[in-house]
Amino acid sequence: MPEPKQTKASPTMADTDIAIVRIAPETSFKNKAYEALKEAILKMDIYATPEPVMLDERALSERLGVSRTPIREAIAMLEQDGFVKTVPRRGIVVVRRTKAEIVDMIRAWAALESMAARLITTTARKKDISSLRDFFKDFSDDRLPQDNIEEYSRANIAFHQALISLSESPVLVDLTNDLLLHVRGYRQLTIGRKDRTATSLPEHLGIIEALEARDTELAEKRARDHTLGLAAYVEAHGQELFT
Amino acid sequence: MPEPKQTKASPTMADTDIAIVRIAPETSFKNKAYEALKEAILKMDIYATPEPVMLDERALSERLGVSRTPIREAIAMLEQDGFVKTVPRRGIVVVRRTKAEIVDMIRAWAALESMAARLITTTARKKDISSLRDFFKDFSDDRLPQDNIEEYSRANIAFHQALISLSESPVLVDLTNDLLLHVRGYRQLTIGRKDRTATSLPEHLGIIEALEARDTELAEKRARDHTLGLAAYVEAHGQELFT
DNA sequence: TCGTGGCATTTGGTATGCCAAAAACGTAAT
DNA sequence: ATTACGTTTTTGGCATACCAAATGCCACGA
Repeated sequence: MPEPKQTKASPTMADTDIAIVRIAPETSFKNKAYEALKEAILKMDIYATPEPVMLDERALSERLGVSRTPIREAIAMLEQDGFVKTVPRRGIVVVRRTKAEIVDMIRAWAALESMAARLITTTARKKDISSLRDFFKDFSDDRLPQDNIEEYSRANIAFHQALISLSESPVLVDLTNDLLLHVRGYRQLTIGRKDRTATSLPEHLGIIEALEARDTELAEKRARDHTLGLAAYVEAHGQELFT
Repeated sequence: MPEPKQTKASPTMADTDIAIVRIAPETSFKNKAYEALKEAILKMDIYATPEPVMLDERALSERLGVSRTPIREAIAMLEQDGFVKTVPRRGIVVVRRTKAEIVDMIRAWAALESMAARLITTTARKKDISSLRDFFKDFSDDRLPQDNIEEYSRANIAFHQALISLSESPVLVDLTNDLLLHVRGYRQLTIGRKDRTATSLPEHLGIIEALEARDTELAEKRARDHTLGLAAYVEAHGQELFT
C-alpha cells in the first residue's frame, strides 16, 4: 500500500480549512435540568431549616417549562451524585449530611489531595507550582485573611482546586470536586472560620514550598495534615451547624 | 408547651419492640434495570473487541420486559457512574478506559487506601486487623499464589475491600468500590498477573503488621506503595490490554 | 461507474396519560 | 372530643406515542 498521504480523499472538497466548528450540540433538557437543579440545590442553605427540603417533580417541570420525563432523569442523576434521595410515593428529599459524614468526606479529600501533592513533585513545572501563590497575593500583614473571610474562603477553595489540577490527574480532580461540592454546603461557615483562617495561609505556603523543593514526602505530609486539620476542626467545632 | 414526653402518642399501640422490619420496598424497575445493566456491563469483557460496544434502549426494554422509561433512567445513572456515555441520536456506548485512565484510577485508589490504613491504626480493633490474614490462609509455600492466580486474585480484592471497610469510613469504602469496579474491567489480567503475584502477598502481610503495630506512618506508606506499585506495573506492562 | 438526492429506518429526546400507594382530609359513630 | 373508617388528593413509577436528527439504502442520472 503506497500510503496516499494523510490528505482527505474527495478532490471535490477544498482542503482549505474554512474554520468549521462542530455545530452546537444544543444540550438536552435532561442535562439542562440536571445543571439547573444541581445549582439550585448547592445554592440553597440546606442546613438552615430543620425540616427536610422536598422537591416536587410536577412543580419543577412547570417551573422549568419541560415535561416530567427529563426532570425525572435529572433527578436520577442527582441521586447518583448523592444530592437527593427519592422515596417512593413520598417525595424527593434533598440530602442533608451529618457532621460525621462531612468529616469523613474531608478526610477522603485529604487523601486525594496528598496524592495530588505527591504527583506534583514529580511532574509539575516549577512555574506552575509557584503561581499557586497568586491566589493569596491580595492578603498580607496589612490585609489579613481573618478580616476578609469571605474573600479568603474563595481564594482558599480556588487554591485547593488549582493544586489538585496541577497533578494532571482527571480522576483526582473529579473526585475532589465532587467532594467539595458536598462539603461546601456550609456556606463558608466551616472553611472560612476565623480561628482557622489564621493558620491556614502559612500552611498553604508551606505546601507550596515543599512542592517547589520537590520533596515528595514532605509535600504529601503537609497537604494531608493541612486538610486533616480542617477535618479535626469541623469534628470539634462543627456541632452548631447540625441542629 | 408541657412537652408530653418523647413516647409515641397512641396508647393503643404497644411499645414493645416486636422486630418489625420495614416491609420490602419492592425495588423499582428503574433500580432493577440499573443493577442488571451494571452487572452486565461489568461481566462483559469490554476490551476484548476493538469496535465500540453499543446498547439499544428499545432492545433492552424488550429483554428486561419493561418500558423504555425506567431503562432510560437507569442509563442516566450509569452515565453518572461513568460506565456508559449516550450520544444524542447515535446511541449508548459502553465506555472504554485508556491505560492512562486506569493508572490514574489506581493512584486514586492508593490515596484512599493509604488514608484508610492511617485511620485503622487509630480506631480498629486488633482482632479485626489480624483477621485480615484469613484471606490468605489458603496460600502457603506448598500452595503458591502464582499457581492459583484466579483464586488469589479474588482473595486479593476481598482483602483490599475488607481493609478499607476497617476504616469505618463510608466515603472511603464507596469511593474505592466505585474505582475498583472500573479497574476490574480487566478480568484479573492485571491484578492477578503472575509476576506481580509473587511480591503481592508479602506486601499485604507487611501492611497488616504495620496496622497491628499501630504504626500510622508506616501503615500508610506500605498501603500506598503497594497499590502505587500496581499502578506502575500497569503503566509499564499494560500495553497489550489496550489494543 | 460514481455521485447525488431523497425516502425509509433507526435512535435518543420529550410529552402525556394512567396507575397504585400513601398521605391528607373529612365525616360519622362512640 | 376522639377514634375509626372511607374518600379525595398527592406523588412517584411506568407505559406509550410522537418528534427530529442521523444514517443507510436505493434508484436515478451524468
